[in-house]
Amino acid sequence: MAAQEAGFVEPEKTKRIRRDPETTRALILDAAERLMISEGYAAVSTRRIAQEIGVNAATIHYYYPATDDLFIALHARMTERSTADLDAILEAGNPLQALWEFQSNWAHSALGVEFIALANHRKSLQPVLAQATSHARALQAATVRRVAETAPALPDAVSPLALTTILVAISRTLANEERVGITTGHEDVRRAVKWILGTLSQGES
Amino acid sequence: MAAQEAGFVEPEKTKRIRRDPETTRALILDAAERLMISEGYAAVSTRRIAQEIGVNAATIHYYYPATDDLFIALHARMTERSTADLDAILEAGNPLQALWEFQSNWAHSALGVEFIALANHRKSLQPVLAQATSHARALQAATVRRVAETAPALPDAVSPLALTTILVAISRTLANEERVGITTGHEDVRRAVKWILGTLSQGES
DNA sequence: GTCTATACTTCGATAGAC
DNA sequence: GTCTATCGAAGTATAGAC
Repeated sequence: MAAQEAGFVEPEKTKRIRRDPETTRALILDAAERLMISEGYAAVSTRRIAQEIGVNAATIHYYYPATDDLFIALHARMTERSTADLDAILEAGNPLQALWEFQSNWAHSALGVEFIALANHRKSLQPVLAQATSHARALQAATVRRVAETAPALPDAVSPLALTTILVAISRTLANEERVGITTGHEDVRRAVKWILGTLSQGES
Repeated sequence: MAAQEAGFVEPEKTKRIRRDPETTRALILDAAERLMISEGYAAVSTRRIAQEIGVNAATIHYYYPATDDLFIALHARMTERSTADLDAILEAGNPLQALWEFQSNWAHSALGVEFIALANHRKSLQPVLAQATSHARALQAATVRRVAETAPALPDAVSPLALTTILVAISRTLANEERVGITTGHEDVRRAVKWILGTLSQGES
């Protein structure tokens, strides 16, 4: 598992360092994710990633032949992690509050927005995004529905799916705007959401 | 007018067409806006714009020396138009509903999201965006506040600024997602928003 | 598995002819 | 005001040596 360190260190020149493939894959995706969040999807390039993790640009293409492959892999990893976190939420004492806190995760929300923007630029990613989003949103809606059963405070016109989607919309917009220094109204929004979720949870035992 | 070549002359060559400067400026911004909405900010380049409107790429740089200048000009135009539309909303019979319909303007919302994503990539645009957004949001909040005076339905915890920001967040997210083919939950959200705004407007005469 | 080297593309930007 | 011509930087991607 561990990379075998070369016993004799020959400094200066670039060395060929053999790593565990999975380690390199993780390094690549980590760097891509970091770049995507901090500088936007347009900053994610094979050269840039290679530079970030100290490998040659061709290495990136060895693992992900086309750039689309890289983005798809990164999106898959993000989705997997989200689903795993969601399982924990389902077990929480106050799922509604937990769902909001989950969605309020800064990096997670920012990454989600960036992927939508990317999909608008790279049409091949659109079906991937659409399918994953539909699946994730249905899962979250199920969580809200479960809360709604015990708390009759949810109006008929506001479905669990609607509430879920609205929470996603709000958290993503806040995260996205704060990345570029926009904060007007954000405090007010957080207060409002907290109050609304509190009201909806009141009926719960 | 035609380029004079030695020997065999090809009159089919590109002509120099003089236009009114303001006309060309509008053509450039129109093309940039179209590209930004349909393919994302990364598709907006001087060469691409030039090709779209049938002029030489250098012409774009004549009007907007740096690409940042172009984006700033486009953003300024978008902001101006939004403000103008907002004035009309202030005069509407049901400002809340009008505000939502205004925000629901597909192209307008999509362009707004794209500018945030762009600002994350081009740091020099961040202060421009932050200032304009703060100003526009305050204007919209004033509209909501005016409605809240006559309709006591707005809970204390939900400030006019919060409601405004939430409406922006929702409409932008819907527009952004629909661009890439994501529609899960959107219908539910629109129904919920319509119901909520209707409830808030009930106290109004 | 990682590197060197290279081919091809697109972009921003500028100088100068018309 | 618009075009031609050109430079350099950065991107995707591939072939082949190690």
